Amino acid sequence: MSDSHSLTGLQVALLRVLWQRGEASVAEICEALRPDRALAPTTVATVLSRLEKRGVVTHRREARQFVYRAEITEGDVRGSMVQELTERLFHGDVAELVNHLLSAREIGSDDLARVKQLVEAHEKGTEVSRGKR
Amino acid sequence: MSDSHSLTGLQVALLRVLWQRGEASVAEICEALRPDRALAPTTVATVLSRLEKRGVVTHRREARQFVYRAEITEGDVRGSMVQELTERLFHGDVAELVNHLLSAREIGSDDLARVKQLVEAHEKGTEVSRGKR
DNA sequence: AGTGCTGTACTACACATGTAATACTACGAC
DNA sequence: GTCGTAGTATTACATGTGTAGTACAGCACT
Repeated sequence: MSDSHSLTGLQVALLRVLWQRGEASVAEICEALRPDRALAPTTVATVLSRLEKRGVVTHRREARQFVYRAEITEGDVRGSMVQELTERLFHGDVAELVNHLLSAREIGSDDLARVKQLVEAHEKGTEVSRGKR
Repeated sequence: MSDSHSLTGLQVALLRVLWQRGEASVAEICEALRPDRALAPTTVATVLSRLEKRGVVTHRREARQFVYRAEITEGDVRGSMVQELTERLFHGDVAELVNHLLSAREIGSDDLARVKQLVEAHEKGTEVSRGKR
């Protein structure tokens, strides 16, 4: 379930590999991460065991090696971590967060256009699904 | 400056009090936090010293007690933490984050309306807001 | 001046994390 | 059957955090 999963950068990095591939061995994860961070296989294995202890991932044995799989979806993590951040820094006010995003220097006008479309799309979706208006 | 300041929940909670009041003593912070979390004054003091060691806050002495002040703004923290999250969980794609916010069940149609207005406002002011900073 | 109170400084400790070395085990090759 | 090797299990350690007890210093009052 999507219990408040608070994950660190490294932990999310590992999970991203699992989300992308569905399953992966320690070596594969190591490989996939190499460009960014060169970690010893034992390091990756350690982090994975800890995550498994918390129920975030599971593994099955395949021949000699372990093949890991995420037990939570990217959506779960996004949900709980974004909510966490929204509460902590924006008093739980989602619109204020959006406002910040728009004001921040890092948003381009192309992003702005995409956001606009998204809003419009969701506007219709909400009305339809709610029958409101 | 807004170097990547990564702060925990407790740390942000303390900072929020400082942001609200401009300055505050340990006792005042303790007080302000009491409804949510009942922390010993020494606990608050410890966290503050650690933050001071990192340059996040400073203090001046007033009579017997220390009066603390934040050295970084709420905007700084929002900036670095939101960016961090965006990179980690949304591949740095701001629009995708907005999309997530709109899709998440917790956004109401009133929030949606506010967001729409924000987008429109920013659409007009893109050029202007860029000359900033 | 003595003493108590108030508030800071120092110390403590358990837990999570990033990172990895080393120890162990079992399969595959010979 | 022996042995190397690949891969997991165990152990290690520095750092940051949440939390607070205890030690210490100085002002206020008698």
